[in-house]
Amino acid sequence: MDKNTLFNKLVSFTTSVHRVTKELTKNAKSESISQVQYNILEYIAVSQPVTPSEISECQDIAMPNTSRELKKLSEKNLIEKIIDPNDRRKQTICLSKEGEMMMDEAFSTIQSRFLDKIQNASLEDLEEIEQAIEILQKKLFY
Amino acid sequence: MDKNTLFNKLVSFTTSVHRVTKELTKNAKSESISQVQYNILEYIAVSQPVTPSEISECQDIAMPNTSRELKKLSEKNLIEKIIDPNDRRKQTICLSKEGEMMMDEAFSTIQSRFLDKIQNASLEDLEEIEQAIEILQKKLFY
DNA sequence: CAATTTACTTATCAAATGATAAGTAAGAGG
DNA sequence: CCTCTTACTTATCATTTGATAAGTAAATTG
Repeated sequence: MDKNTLFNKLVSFTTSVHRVTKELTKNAKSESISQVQYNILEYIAVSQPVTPSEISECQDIAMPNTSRELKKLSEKNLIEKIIDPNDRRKQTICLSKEGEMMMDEAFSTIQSRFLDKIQNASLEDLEEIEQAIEILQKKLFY
Repeated sequence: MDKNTLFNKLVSFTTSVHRVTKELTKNAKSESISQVQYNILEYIAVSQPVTPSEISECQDIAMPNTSRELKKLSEKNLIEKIIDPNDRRKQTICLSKEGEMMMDEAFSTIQSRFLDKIQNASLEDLEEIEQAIEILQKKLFY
């Protein structure tokens, strides 16, 4: 088992992960937002509260573009901007009620597709899957 | 360990996979092609020979757009179109010598970053990683 | 407190991508 | 043959995304 073989397996694996993720998430997002806007909302959902700079860095979107998309999301009432009272240059971004609802809906669609996918897995399978995920997360995808 | 918890772990895991993949592949592609063009070339590289219809379906790009991008790739001498002699409506798409070279270069960049990432892993770690990949590929990302 | 830096905004522009309508040419089926 | 279907192309247009220059307002620093 040399490292080159492992690399090839990794390529095939990540391809599969991307394909399945795409299957699970296909059309899960509301049609009223773009892909990038969805990515931003998803990031806010799991990391809130966040600042525009953090979004910019983690999502790899230049600040002016981040600012533009946040403005659009704000106009759609999906997020709330709160100015940091300690440093009035900074902002704290959170999902609005409406934004939470939209993301909850998307997540539950994805989750039910996932449950479908593993409906025939045995308890041992699920244990194995969980362990495998933890190993990879710790040793490879950190 | 209920399925909902497993779902949350999966979400966090796929996020990590996407992030690390992005790290490994960042700037690996030549600047002379777009992201979509790179995806198409990558697909051709691992699946050749393929038809435009297969590319369209697997990459989820509408036929007219697939046709446009293939034309651009052809004009850049990265792929070759061969008309199927049995059915002259069909085409067989392959990488050209130049296309092969470009993809080899991209892959070796990615591979060397991967080797960097696992340079400190022990032999047991690598074994574990390999097994975990196989389990997930078989039981979850099929 | 003047100069600089930080955090974010506004305005533009170009390129990439996606969607749709219409067209060509070859094969398939009656 | 004549029609229908398949595989792909061309043309066009709207939207999204990415890049860059310039601007504002608040904090920091010497």
